[in-house]
Amino acid sequence: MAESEAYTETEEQVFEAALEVFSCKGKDGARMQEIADRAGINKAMLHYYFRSKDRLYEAVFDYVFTRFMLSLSEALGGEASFEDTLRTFVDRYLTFHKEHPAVMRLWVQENLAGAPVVRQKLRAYGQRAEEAPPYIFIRKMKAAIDAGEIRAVDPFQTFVTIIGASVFYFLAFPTMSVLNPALAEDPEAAFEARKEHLYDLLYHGLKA
Amino acid sequence: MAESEAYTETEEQVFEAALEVFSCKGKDGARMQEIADRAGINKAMLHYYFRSKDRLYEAVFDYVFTRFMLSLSEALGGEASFEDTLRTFVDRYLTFHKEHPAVMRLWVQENLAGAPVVRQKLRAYGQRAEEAPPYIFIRKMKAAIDAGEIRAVDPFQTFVTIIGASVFYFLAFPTMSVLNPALAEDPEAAFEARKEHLYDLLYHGLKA
DNA sequence: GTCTATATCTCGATAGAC
DNA sequence: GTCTATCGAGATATAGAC
Repeated sequence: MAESEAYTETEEQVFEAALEVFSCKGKDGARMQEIADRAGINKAMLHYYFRSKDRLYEAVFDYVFTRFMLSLSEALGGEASFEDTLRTFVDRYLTFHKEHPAVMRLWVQENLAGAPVVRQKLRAYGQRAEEAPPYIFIRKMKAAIDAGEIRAVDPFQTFVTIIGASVFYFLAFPTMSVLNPALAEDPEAAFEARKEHLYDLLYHGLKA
Repeated sequence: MAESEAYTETEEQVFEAALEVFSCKGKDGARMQEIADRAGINKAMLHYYFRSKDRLYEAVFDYVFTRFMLSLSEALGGEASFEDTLRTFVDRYLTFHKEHPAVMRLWVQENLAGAPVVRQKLRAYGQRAEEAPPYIFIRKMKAAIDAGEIRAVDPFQTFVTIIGASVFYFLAFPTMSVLNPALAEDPEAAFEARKEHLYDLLYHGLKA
């Protein structure tokens, strides 16, 4: 797994299957049999490749974590004004979760269990922390405050709010679509409305 | 269970124990033995009272759902200006989750599984929906928009944002406290800062 | 109602043939 | 590497004495 950068086709199939099952049912609720079935391989082979459920779970986390961080970094890459940075970030962040809903679910499962794996991975990020997306955002926002572009609002709190208001939309969908059936009737329109709302509220909430 | 409005002392002990275990480990991860131990009763008695794990889970949901709705209703009860309503709501909502962290976790577990129980309960609320907290908030916000007190921002989206930015703070705590160790060093101060930030951002984001 | 002992079953993991 | 068959741990649920 660690030797080559890329994954084999079978590994990818297993990861996608495992991600889906782990993220919906949790580590305890997930069944190795179901993962094997979805990946189209034998249950014994699953153990042959990954030894145990715990190791498979961690391998799935590695598989997901890198892609997620990379996607965030890209969304924060440019040298635009803070207004543009904010719009791009909200757009890209929401879009990522729309396209990869299992990633958010897996992360939530982790946090409900105290996030042992996430905490370990983040700490391992350690030295390169400065390049991690949260710090990039916070640094850019601080600069915008110093430049008088926006009000002096706490950048970390703002980061939490953006991530939270985004993630929550997908997490709460099953509940919210009962309160507001329009969400389920036209998810695409609802998604666009969500993006627009979030940017609008943040823009007016932060502007000087 | 359904006959009398109140619960016996033993039932309450079981519910509190079950809530803690279900909310942390999920329905599948939860162990009847652990719930029994925490409640200080025999495992066989747990089955004697509630027949099965599924029934216990649903009973816990009833136990929590009512209190939560009631607390929200109270937080939205007064006839104050929208500015005051907003401040009170943010304050009370965040405080509720700080004092009852398991409620949020249980609700999150539900949503990861597609929220079958929540959806059923909400639909059962049906006729009385007008009195349900989300609709109260939305109605008050609409009135404030019509009165020119605040900008014309979508009330449902705003509701989702407030709930999301609040719930997420507690949900993401294990992850966020690695990124910002201050959270864990002084949780009380961090909580107050969160409340202040959220109200401030919403106030400026909504004001006319 | 309460407890011990146990039936029954499910699942992770492995042995062993091919 | 791949499969079938199975072991053994541990869980829900219940039977039956008190």
